[in-house]
Amino acid sequence: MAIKYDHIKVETKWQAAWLKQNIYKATVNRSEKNKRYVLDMFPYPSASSMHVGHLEGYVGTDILSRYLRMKGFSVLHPMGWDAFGLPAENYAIKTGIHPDKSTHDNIKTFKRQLEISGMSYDWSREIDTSSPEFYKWTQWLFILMFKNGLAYKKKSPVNWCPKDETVLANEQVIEGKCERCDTPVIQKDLDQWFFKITEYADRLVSGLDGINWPSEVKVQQKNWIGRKEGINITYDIDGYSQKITVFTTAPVNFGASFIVVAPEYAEENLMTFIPSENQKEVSDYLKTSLKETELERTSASEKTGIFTGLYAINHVNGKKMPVWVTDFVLANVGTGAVQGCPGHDKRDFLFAKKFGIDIPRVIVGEDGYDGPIEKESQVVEHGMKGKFVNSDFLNGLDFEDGLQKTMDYFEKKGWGKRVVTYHLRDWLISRQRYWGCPIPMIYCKDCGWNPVHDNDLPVLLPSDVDFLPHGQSPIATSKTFQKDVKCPNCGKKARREVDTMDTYVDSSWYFIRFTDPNNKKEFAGLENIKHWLPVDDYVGGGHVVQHLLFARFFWKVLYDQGLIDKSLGDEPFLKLRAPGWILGSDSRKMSKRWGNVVTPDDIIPKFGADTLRVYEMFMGPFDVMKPWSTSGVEGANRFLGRVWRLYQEKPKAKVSAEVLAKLHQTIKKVGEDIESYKFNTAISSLMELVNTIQEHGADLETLKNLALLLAPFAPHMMEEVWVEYIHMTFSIHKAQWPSYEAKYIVQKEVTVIVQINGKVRTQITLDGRTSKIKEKVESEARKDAKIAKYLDGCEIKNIIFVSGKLLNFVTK
RNA sequence: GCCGAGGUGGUGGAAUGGUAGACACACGGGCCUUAAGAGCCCGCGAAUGUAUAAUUCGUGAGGGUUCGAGUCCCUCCCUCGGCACCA
Repeated sequence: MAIKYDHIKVETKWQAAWLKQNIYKATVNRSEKNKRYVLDMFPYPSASSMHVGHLEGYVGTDILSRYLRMKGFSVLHPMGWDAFGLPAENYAIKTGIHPDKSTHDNIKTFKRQLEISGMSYDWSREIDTSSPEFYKWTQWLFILMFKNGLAYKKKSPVNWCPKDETVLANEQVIEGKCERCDTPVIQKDLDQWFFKITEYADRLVSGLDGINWPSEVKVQQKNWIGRKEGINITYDIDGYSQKITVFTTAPVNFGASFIVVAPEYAEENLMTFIPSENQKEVSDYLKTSLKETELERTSASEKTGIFTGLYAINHVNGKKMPVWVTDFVLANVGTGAVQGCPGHDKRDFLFAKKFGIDIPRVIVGEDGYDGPIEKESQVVEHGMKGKFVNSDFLNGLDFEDGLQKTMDYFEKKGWGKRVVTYHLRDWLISRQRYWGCPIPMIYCKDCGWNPVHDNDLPVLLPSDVDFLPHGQSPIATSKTFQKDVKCPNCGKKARREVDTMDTYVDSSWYFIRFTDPNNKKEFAGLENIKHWLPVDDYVGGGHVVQHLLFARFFWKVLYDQGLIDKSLGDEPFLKLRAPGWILGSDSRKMSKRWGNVVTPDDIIPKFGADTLRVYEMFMGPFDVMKPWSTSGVEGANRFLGRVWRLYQEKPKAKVSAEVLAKLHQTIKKVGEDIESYKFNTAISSLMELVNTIQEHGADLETLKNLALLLAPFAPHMMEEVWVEYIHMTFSIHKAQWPSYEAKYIVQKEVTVIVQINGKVRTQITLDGRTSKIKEKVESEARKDAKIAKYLDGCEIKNIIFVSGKLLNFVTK
């Protein structure tokens, strides 16, 4: 008599048993070389609970981890909390509830949701970035940066979000707006801490070549770093001793007819000697343009600018080039000054045309037209094909060759110097916010900034603060924080830094801490690092530039410091996969606003975690966007119901060759598919196997193997079947993954398709051996009435044979 | 504008250059049941055709390579994602 599957009872029973017996504990086995570190990007425990979209990646890595353990790998699969962050603090401002409390309430919810989903994390390694045990080492790493000249404090224009009242890293400004609250960012001159990530720019580019990451992520990182080779050219200013230096990647110098500089450049370098008749106009222009936000400046459709009254002398022809100020030149790109080559740059063309500046032609494009350049479409830009004209010693050279020759010539003459520039800026890590890791630095009037001594770490986050933002860190309002602070150098009264660190600092090294989470003496022990790292499989979405770039930077610093064994290489994440978003059933992004959010708590009580897991993986390819479907969940549930019923009947004594072949094909396919994150096709092949077994019946051995194959996907039901129905010892998740045998896969009977001129006309069934012999297959095919009819009266030109698969008659 | 990923039934999707649409969902029909539910069986790209047999068309559009193209090459269109007055 079949017993109905009670998913609530079964799932809670086994979850408790797994936890009690600690079966997912990652154990270091130093003799074993076959370790795998399978990591999810740890979540920020937000107030709105986890939904099925977040779970997608976690289910994928869980299946992979379970599979690898069964394959005999020693697997590290941990989970933790990116617990510091702005939302908890904003919530505190609104409600008065301390971020520590709300964050830890949220963590409880997240953890419960992961547990009821049947995740096989090693919870003994749980990490919380807001705990002093963790952030002590975040501070220690900051000091390491400082001691190695990689952390510095500097007054400079920085991105300021007026709503969150804090500075932001460049990486946190999206289209001129704050990544969190969409408020347009303004520039402020502030004294802030930076990490010198630019020092690693080249290695952050080159390291990408050797790692297995989605190409779009690599491309985006490369674009963000924005490495550009060009030349800095220094010009004399007519009538003055001062000079002006421009950066260009395409020195089309015979075609240069003006210079444009950023407002910031003009303010800093030119204002003092601009002719008096131009002074007022220029300073008016600077006033308006410097006040604008980056967003306002970049979204202006018309080019604006003002002539400074100054001229630079073009080295190659002695011509006077007017110097203009314009807000389309960005102060932090290159030198903040650009030479205008309007014939060969569309933006320069629009500017020259508007202000009536010369537009000389020095390149002829592929169309051969060499007349005056009057329309934007006639501009031949760098990157297009073309040859130099009107350029003295460059005439006749190809575009690119001519540029190189120009640069050689300029360097020889001492007029310019080749340089490499980057879009990447140093990482601004100061935040004028409370809920983050305090920066462990002390300022002394005499000794300047000094790090807190190691044995005084951690610098604890004070709790007596006023959360309301006042344009400085809330920590400044603490009465205790500055009490008895002395200079670590001279011992005189001093004061602590009151800013906290960007939370991306925490997530830049948490994956290292997982290898040795309870170490009280080191951020992580060398041996543990060496055993587990680098991360073999890293799964998570978003953070394509920020987190992944910062974490790579940290790793490289630690690698250079010898804190990471050289044998591990200088990239931390060998393989990266990003799960696709799950959309609501209305095909919109899951959001409270649309009321289309589905959480594990909506699905698990009704269908069980196994159904949720199988459905999420079956929906479609792991890395593409896909909409949620409630009827799809029911389908997954039906499938597991069919599986369950297979174990309610007495197994057959013998298994048919057909089922055996299917089983071994499935063993092969499921293993390969899991390794390559093709969970959807792994499940469909398991469905095929179940359909075959349902039709033909199976013996106990086959049913055992089916349970093993399904165990990573539906861990609870398969444990129940394993222990209670086929009476194997606990736990199936410690059992060995089945191996397939080629001899069973070879089928006795093979279907060969017969084509005439590439069109399938019939198929013939032959035994395995005959199907591999061309002559035999051909004679069999000719016997077929239909084929004979087609071939009647035709001249056969050729016969194509694919062994065991296909025969194609090519006729005239 | 540049870069990247895509475009296959009513839907999600599957296909080392070799039977396009596996596996599911939805839908239609049937069995079982007092009934409902669950379960089981059958059908399901389009067209012609006799519910059969068979044939033709069909993977965004158009060309090409090949005995054979969803898959490779060229041109174009569309969708999504990222970047963008970057010199």
